[in-house]
Amino acid sequence: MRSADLPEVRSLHLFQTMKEETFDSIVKAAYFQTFPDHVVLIEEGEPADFLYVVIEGRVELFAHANGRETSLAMVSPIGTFILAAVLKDAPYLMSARTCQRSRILMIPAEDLRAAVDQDKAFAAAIIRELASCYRAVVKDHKSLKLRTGVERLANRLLRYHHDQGGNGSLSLPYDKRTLASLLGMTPENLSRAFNTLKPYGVTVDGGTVRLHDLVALETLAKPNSLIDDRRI
Amino acid sequence: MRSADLPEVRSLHLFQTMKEETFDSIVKAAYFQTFPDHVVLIEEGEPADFLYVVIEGRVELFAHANGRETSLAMVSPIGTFILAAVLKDAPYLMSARTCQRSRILMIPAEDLRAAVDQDKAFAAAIIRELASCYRAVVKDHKSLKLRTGVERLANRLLRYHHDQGGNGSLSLPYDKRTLASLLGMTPENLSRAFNTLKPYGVTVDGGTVRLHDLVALETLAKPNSLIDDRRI
DNA sequence: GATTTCCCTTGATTAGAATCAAGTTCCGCC
DNA sequence: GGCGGAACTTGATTCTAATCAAGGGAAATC
Repeated sequence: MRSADLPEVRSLHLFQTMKEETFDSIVKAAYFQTFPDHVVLIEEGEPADFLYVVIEGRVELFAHANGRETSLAMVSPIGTFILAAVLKDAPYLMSARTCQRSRILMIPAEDLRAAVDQDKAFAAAIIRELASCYRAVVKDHKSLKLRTGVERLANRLLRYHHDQGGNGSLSLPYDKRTLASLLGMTPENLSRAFNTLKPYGVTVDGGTVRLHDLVALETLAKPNSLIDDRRI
Repeated sequence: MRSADLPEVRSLHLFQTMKEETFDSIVKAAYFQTFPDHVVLIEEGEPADFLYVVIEGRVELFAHANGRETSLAMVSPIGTFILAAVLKDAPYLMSARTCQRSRILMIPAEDLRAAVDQDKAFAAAIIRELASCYRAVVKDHKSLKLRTGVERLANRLLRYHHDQGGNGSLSLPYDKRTLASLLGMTPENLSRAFNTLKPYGVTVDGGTVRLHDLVALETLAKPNSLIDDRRI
């Protein structure tokens, strides 16, 4: 690893509280690598050799079954993926590919597990991270089971709007086909869902979405902090 | 807590490896309680006051949104629930109710977190448990996004069949309305899904299901260890 | 500048699932 | 034995979403 990257990595929540010594042991073992766009980093079913940390760029987690494919999550800086597989020494449940040129930190699974064993503060940080990941999936799962496609989209728009400052406008962070897959619908249906939201003050221009009537949209969406609030 | 229950609790994976001292501290603080059938133990949104451990009986985890309700999981002995909320000191994302008369161990959140801080072995056990919970939800989520209702049912039947010895017959562990909700469908559609599976050798008599043509059923179900295998 | 390609949209159709409405069966209960 | 209720099933209908097919538009390529 380049020494210039050290402070950056150290400042991640996951690595902030650990002992210097443990951090060193991980750093010595880890690889920094830059991948171009659209590179498959891992495939579901493979043994968990590395924990991945996205430093720059963006990674899509996806999965296959019965001849279908779906996006499960997007990982932005600074985020980790497949932590659970690494900790359990179990096969990955998801595949991952870059969707931009990305700088990735790869920590060998063995070294990560050793570090968890040796460093209480690191174990605590891992627990927090894992618990957050768990709750994020539960929220996604609730959303999919309890809401229609239009409702999922409406709430997602409200979330992006809030995250981006809440000034009536937002830009979609991913292309629409990816957003559709994340929301559990086809691109065609995402298009139609946007049309359905027109009467609720939603206008779309490319990746820019304007919310002209927040009250109406919220009445439709019925946002629920136990699904939509990423912080809790 | 009754001292007669101690060895039982101690033998749970979660509590097996921890120090005697830590175990004592948790035991002193915890409550053992027996609840009748159909009692709501927690409601989503409430602060996480206790970690719950099901010792006897059965508990259903469920959630509400947009006027709908869905079952998210069933917890059988010996299983915990809402561990993540307790660790994060965050509101519960799910509600829980007994679906049988149940004996439950309740560990105050504060004491649990203190124990995690003080005992490395316990922290390690918590990490394993959390990682397993995470992967279980990811599997459910993949199943819902990638399979039709009939496929989900077919795979669920194969799972129960395997778990119960694989001798061509299985008994449904829950009533059909609950099973339907777990699988993400209405009771009516579960009924129809069973009918759809008839040509694949599936016959139903009350809670007893017979699989007369495993090959045909598996061809339809396309079971996938990364979704259906609970052990990995 | 014309063409290709990809992404997105729209329309028509089909498939999957929910809802509404009865019926049936099976239990517990009187 | 008869009654009431709950769980489940079936049928008809509606709704939601996927699929199939085609077209439009913007950016990249030649």
